[in-house]
Amino acid sequence: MRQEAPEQGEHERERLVHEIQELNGAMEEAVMASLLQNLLSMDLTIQQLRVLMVLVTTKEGATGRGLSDSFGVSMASMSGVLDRLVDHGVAVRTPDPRDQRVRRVHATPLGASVVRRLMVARPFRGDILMRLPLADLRALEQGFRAVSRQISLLEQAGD
Amino acid sequence: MRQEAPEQGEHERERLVHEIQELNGAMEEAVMASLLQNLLSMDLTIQQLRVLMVLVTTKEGATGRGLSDSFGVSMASMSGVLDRLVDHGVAVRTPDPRDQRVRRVHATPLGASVVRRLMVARPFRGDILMRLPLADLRALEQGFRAVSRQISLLEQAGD
DNA sequence: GAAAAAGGTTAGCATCAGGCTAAGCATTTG
DNA sequence: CAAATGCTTAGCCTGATGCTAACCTTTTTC
Repeated sequence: MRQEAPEQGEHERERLVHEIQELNGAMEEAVMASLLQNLLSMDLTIQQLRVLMVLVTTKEGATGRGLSDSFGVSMASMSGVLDRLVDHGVAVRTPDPRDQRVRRVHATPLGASVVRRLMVARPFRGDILMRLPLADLRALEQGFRAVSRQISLLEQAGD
Repeated sequence: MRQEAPEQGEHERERLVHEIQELNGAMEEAVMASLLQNLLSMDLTIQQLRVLMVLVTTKEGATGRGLSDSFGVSMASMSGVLDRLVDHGVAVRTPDPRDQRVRRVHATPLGASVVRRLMVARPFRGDILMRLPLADLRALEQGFRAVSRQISLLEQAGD
């Protein structure tokens, strides 16, 4: 596995990608169980979850207008959905200082944690990582850095 | 936790775990966008999705009785949910050869892919991996193997 | 072999989420 | 000041889910 012709390298690349995805797939069952668990304990509808996800990622606070536009529903409908999110304690409405007609909608800490839990269905949890041999941790870090770097490259190129 | 000799190693371990989780977290935005996208295009209710996930993970085919028990609803209600899943083309009912009262319910390939897409909201996609330098791929593989190994160890111990 | 139990579906009913339009109230904008 | 904008409420409809009761078919039990 040292010095090899470029074709050789391509071969190894494909093999490695394949194996990484195999491993990733093998972890899926655990991931799925976790996701199911989270869905089971979550008392939100799909629509509420969608809106909540937008709230979580909108730092400045979303507006009813913006939400109803981006979901393609009337403001009246969105108002109802937001009512229910607020009732559930996962969102709050606050006044907009610059335009008093507008009410900014934010996810509460509870709302953020609900959404986060859905994605923490991944196996790279601290308790697992802490048990790994140092060498493996270093390797994992290198791999993550590379993936992360590649993603930002793609995003810059893509948009 | 803090000891003299291994302290150096423990320090690096904590730093590495921290950084890996930072990287993992930094990927979250992309992951979230993908998950939202999948939720948007998915035409299932939460309940249907929950049941479908169980179907996907139940290789031998689930029974109406079993499902209604584990979800805590009446068989009549579960029957309706299954009707809708079948209508959506994500599940099928087949006869049980050993007990003709029973109808085994399976996820269709479409159903399996719907569920899988929800979890493929992870950044380790082939197209991204294929762009990585070989050295990083090797490192990633080593890290994945280690995590995978650790998970099965924990599972054995846990059960 | 007949009675009881079990798996499943259907019918009928209730509730709730979410969609709409219309109307109404503030607040900006023109 | 009039028009436009943001939002909520009221009234209405549909679809998903939940229930019980009734019924059919197949196993089990006695």
